Amino acid sequence: MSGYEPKAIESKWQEVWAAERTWEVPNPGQPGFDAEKPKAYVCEMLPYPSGEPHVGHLKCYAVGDAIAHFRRRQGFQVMHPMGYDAFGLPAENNAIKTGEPPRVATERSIESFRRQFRSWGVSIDWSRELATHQPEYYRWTQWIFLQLFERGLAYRTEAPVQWCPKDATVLANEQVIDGRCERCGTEVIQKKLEQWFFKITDYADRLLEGFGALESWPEHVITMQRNWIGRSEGAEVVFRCDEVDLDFPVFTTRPDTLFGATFFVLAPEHPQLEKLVAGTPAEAAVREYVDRVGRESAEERGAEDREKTGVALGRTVVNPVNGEEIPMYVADYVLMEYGTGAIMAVPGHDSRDYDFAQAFDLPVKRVIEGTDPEAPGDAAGLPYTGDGPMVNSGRFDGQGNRDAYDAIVAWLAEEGRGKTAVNYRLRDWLLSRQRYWGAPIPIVYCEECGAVPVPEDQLPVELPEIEDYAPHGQSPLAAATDWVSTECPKCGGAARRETDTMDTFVDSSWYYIRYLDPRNAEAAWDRGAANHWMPVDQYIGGVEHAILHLMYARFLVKALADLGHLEAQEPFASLFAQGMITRDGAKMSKSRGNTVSPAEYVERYGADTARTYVCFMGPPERGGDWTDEGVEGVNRFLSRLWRLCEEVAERTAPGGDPAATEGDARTLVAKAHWSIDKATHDFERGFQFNTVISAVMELINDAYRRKDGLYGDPGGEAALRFAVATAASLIFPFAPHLGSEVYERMTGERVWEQPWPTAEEAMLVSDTVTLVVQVNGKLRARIEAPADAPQGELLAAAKANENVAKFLDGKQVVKEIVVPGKLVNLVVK
RNA sequence: GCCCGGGUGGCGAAACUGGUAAACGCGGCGCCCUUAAAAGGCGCUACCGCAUUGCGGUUCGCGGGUUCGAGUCCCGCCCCGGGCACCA
Repeated sequence: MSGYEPKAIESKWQEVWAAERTWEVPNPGQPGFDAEKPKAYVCEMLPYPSGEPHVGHLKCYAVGDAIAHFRRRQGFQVMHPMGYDAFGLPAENNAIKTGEPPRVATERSIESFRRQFRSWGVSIDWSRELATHQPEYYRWTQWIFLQLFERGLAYRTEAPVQWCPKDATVLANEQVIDGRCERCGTEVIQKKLEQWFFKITDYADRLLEGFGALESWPEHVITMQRNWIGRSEGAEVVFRCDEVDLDFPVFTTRPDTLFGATFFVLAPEHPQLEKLVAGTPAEAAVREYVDRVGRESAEERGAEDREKTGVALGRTVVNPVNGEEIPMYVADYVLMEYGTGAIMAVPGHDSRDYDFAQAFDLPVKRVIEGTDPEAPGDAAGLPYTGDGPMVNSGRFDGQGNRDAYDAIVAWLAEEGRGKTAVNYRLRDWLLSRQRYWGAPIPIVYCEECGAVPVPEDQLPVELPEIEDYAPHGQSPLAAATDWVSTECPKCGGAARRETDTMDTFVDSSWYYIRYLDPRNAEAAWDRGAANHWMPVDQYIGGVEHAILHLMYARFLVKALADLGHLEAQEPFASLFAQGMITRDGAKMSKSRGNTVSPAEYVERYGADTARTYVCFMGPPERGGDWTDEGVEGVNRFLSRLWRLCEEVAERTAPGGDPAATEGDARTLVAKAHWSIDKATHDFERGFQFNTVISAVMELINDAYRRKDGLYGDPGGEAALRFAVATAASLIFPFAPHLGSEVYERMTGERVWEQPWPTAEEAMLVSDTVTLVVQVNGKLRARIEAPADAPQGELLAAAKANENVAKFLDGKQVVKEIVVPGKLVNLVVK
């Protein structure tokens, strides 16, 4: 008998799958397509190829592949492709440092990823492999851009943007974390630049409504997106400044507090500020304040517990509800990006306005009765943010503030001084990057015609080869002068190309559609293929993409559906967010030196061990700490399965009937059915892989304990073969190579061609059950009883138990509870 | 501050709709195999007490409640992780 040698087994089966193209799946209309089978599209978030795959990739694909295998054997036609998110900053920064073209480094990484993924035995349809940096791919990224451009969903405008001085590029709002660049951690500064945007804000409500159509997304991911979109309902109310003849609309969620407005604040970036103070005594102070704020970073400005600062403008506006003139201020606690960049300040019922009023000695007026004992307030209990009856509010006095809310908005609307309004925190998606390694934006600038889209038949606009990748405040592409100068597609005159490239999130927002028709040179995808396979039934990836990637993809699918290119309204019906694997309790990083190289473990223990381990370490949606002892434990289990297989293959003959067994053999067969039942349930109940695997471990343990008594008996041997084959069948989604090998040895069949096993109901019930006997809820004894014994009999048996009797002695039984098959509880006094 | 997760042995964890807390794995201890070691096989392993098998007590972050019975349901708190945050 030889030991478990994963290398030999794994390469054997990988060769079979490659030679037979086992995991390839045809599109509707292609040969081999089975219209009878339901489809299941299983997709992992495509990896960014940098260096080598890390454990996060291993876990993602171990989980995804288990699901793919499970669905296949449940009778689905499974689409399971993969590709590479190949554009992006790391390769470009490497190019700046070493001079090596990003394409070269990227393709080297892709090669390494491909090799390792193959060595993991993941059941990928490799015929559909793609990489986003290939012109055949980004041609269609550009096409999508043009589609959006034509419908006004892509536009260019000058806007204050977040600029990372180190990477010398703008960042999307979503890429700024705590005022710092998500990528390199440098403090972000504000700049005003002409930039390209996608109008994702047009889809804010659709993105919120779409949650209802999703099948299974983690609640917290939906919440994160909902918060990010940040929809709030309220009213727009116009405050007028007669002195300069200007209207100042504000957005408020509390129109019921309008009577309490005692001052008015503009953001430092407000466009009318100049007009308000030009030539007034306040001009110098205001200008100085605005300059100072402008020099501060987003982080400084947003700091917690920041003192309220501002400057009076020496102007007033009229409160439309009561005609009061209230003073105007400029202050940095008002943000230009949200609402209208101006607010009515109600210090009595808003803590920020209250702080400002305290700092500037402004009046605080109560308009709603009530106190909030929880909240810190002054002697009068202000600021108060709760509900209550209205006071000091003219004809609304006495009404509940919630009722007054609607009445005030209706009244203002009649007067033409306000209306209901909705505001979003979500900003449009800034997609241009002043970088080289991305898909060029297919636009040409002509003196005569302005921004002209590159005609479809001239796509792709290919990236030129350049020498210097370093950014100099503009895209490195600007230096490729031959490439930049072109002719206008409209008038034929001299024109220059857009030198910005697209955010790589654009590339990764639609790849899962391209997988469905990856070699199509005529279109981004075939409608029939897309409509058949979309949406992705199960998407798998890390939570770190909960907002950015997942929201962009949702937006793009909705936009493409509106443009008539897709039927699907959502890209991902179900989402599985895997937890992060740590080492020594800390996030893995090269600088910390605690990284785990999957290749090393695959080399030492085999892919089956590595894959099974990441699925066994805990519930996959939670994180877990990687330990070598844990890996060895799983390897020990797989070896045990292997050795048992060897022994059973040698000592038993195939062909017995496991159903016709009795005694110990039958107990083992029953255990196998129990494992099938447990594994299937836990698989379906949110992919509880750790307990699926533990069920197989229990089966193997049971087989080991019984095997020596079963050899030599035909029923016993049939039971052993059945148990080992069942274990192989159930472990196959996690350890596909060993599962295939063991299953073949036991049955002569290929496990992936077999349907997922089903447990026989009859084998799940036993004739006798262990009954728990409690006295006053405390466990006093366990008794064996026939499963079908009547309640009276169970009670009698319970009372007859010696230990139970001890606790009943001298007491009176006041209540008897019998849960058949479970317990007896006797309540005594 | 607001919104999500989560707190169970020495460790990772398990416990279906309230019904034997700790399955499975790691680690530890013991035994078998072996000249020996490794590998492997078999057992024990929540804590405390008395003790001979055994028996009793305590235990799911803390404090209350509902119930014959609560890790599970309800109320109030504490701690850890994540997201958002001067968003009007």
